[in-house]
Amino acid sequence: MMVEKEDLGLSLSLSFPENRSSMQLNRTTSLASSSSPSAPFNPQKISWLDNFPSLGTFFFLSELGHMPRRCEAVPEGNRREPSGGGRRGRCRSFVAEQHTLSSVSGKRSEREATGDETERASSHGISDEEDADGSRKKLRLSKDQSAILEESFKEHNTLNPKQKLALAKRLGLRPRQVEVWFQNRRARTKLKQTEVDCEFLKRCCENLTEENRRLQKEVQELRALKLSPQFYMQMTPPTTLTMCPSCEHVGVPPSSSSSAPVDHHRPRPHHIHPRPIPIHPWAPTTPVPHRPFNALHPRS
DNA sequence: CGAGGGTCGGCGGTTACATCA
DNA sequence: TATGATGTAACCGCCGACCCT
Repeated sequence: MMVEKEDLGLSLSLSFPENRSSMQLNRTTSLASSSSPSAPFNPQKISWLDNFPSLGTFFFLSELGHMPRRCEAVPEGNRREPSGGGRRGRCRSFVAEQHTLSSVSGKRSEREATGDETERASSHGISDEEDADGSRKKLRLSKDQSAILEESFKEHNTLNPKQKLALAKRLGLRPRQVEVWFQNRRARTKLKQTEVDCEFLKRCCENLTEENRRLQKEVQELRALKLSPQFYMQMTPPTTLTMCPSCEHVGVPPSSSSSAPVDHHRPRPHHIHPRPIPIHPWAPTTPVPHRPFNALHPRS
């Protein structure tokens, strides 16, 4: 009686185009809109994290000196005891009693006032399933109920009180049940997205590692060639580099056959390139200052 | 106008139960 | 039939936003 994952809209796809600038994750829902209003994540601040909302939250919190709650260090004195779970609303544990009596929120008052008495009989004959000892059978939503909830979730992954009441009435559920279902559904979506993000970053890391390995090998080969003058004096350089005579910017032309100068100063039209100076990277007379690999690629 | 308290909704984390292999 | 794995309904505690006094 369980709804298929595809029906739940949890089938997040992951694609890895060669062109990284176009990498996009096909997200079922916009997590940015579902994130807590208390998390002031500014997507423009870390633009490349647009594709990773969950990671973006992580990095943003880290940047602010906050850690996500998952990583939060809880002081020993404040650490929550492993308390009883699902039925605590009905059989409150000692710890819950200790910590919640001082602040009876509206949420809790709603649960206690309407959750047990007035709403109990409204759906699926829950009261009929009460055991003699007070424990309650767990409700499983019907296929139709799940489908309607899914449809509603696709439209908006949060509900205002009016929508919640209407949906609960339509489904024959308690408003609290609809609210819980949406909370759990958002959590599932976020978890799924986090898994996708992690998988994506893992593959990115693998690709970069492979590329780094390839480049290191290329550097070794080039250095070996440089140590063999009988070779490089006869060889044509694979690429013709050009250097701007005024700023000494070195660039690679769009295509090796094109003789057009590299226009790396396009934003500054006043800058004139009278004549590009070709640079033969292996020519011994060209005084190319040696720079370590890390200096050329500071991020590697 | 700012401080303090109450309410509300969302989230992270957890538990318990139903279902399946 | 027993059992471990998995999915999920339901819960608690916390936090930030909002409102009122």
